[in-house]
Amino acid sequence: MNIYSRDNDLILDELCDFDIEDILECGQCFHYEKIGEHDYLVCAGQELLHIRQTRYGNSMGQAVLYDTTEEEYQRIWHNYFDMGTDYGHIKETILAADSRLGSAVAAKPGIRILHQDFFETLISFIISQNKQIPHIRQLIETLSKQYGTKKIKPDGSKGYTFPTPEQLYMVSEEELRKCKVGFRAPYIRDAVEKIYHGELREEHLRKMSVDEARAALMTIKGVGEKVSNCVLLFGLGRADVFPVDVWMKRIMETLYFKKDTGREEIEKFAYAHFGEYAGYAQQYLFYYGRENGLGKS
DNA sequence: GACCAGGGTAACT
DNA sequence: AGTTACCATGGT
Repeated sequence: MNIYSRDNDLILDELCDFDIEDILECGQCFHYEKIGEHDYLVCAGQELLHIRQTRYGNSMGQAVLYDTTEEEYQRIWHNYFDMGTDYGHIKETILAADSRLGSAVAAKPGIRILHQDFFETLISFIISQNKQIPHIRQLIETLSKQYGTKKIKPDGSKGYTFPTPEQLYMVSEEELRKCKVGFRAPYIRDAVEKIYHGELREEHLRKMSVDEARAALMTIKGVGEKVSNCVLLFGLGRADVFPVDVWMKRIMETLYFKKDTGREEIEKFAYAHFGEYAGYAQQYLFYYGRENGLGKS
């Protein structure tokens, strides 16, 4: 990859394993907006990014990060887009472990696991329970518009950042219910209070083992195995975690087990085969399975 | 109107 | 340890 500035924009050229559409729409992220054929507005924590990716030939082409300095890229987006990770090596490894991933990886070779903001990820996946992705996105947008911070970029694109713990702490359970989060309102309150009062700290969670961190997250009301696994994978950089939801269960049953299979057995299989790259394998499989309606009669 | 959605809890056996 | 009703809300 080549990085260089042009006017106020930053260009990432000769991209490898990078497709902004697949990255954003593969189900890991809920806070973005498609604003053009090749353009996306990404809200990540307290940052906003207008990014445009254009392909040439059969390569992944280049991305323009509008109104972005190289310093900002190195400080924020390099980590956010997981640019320090060698996806070629990951693909090789998980494909060698099990070739049935072949079509999933081939279908969406440009997926990356984002390093998303911890707090936003936690609240987002609490909201995700028993909801469809478009509706999750709608609720995240509502909360951001109501309680987040409005940001306007030099090129005129605007968006609302997800509220910080301090901003959400001021919001009562009743107000949350007015945002249509339903029975999740007390769950969100409990999460916000534990974060706000320092009962759970991101730095601590990052230092713990995965099992310790999961147990800590599950002390929050409304946070169980699946939500905490998503927070670990998408918000705490634990790439070896393999969240199993209703989709992954169906997908794994279709591709691997050919029969009704419990979550524990599915996880055991994933950790044995994909090891430290289980989270990546999960995301290729999830997106592939969902796009193809795998396991749905 | 029944059923399901990137689930979790509480109250049962 | 394993089932089951229920939780708000929106879509099919």
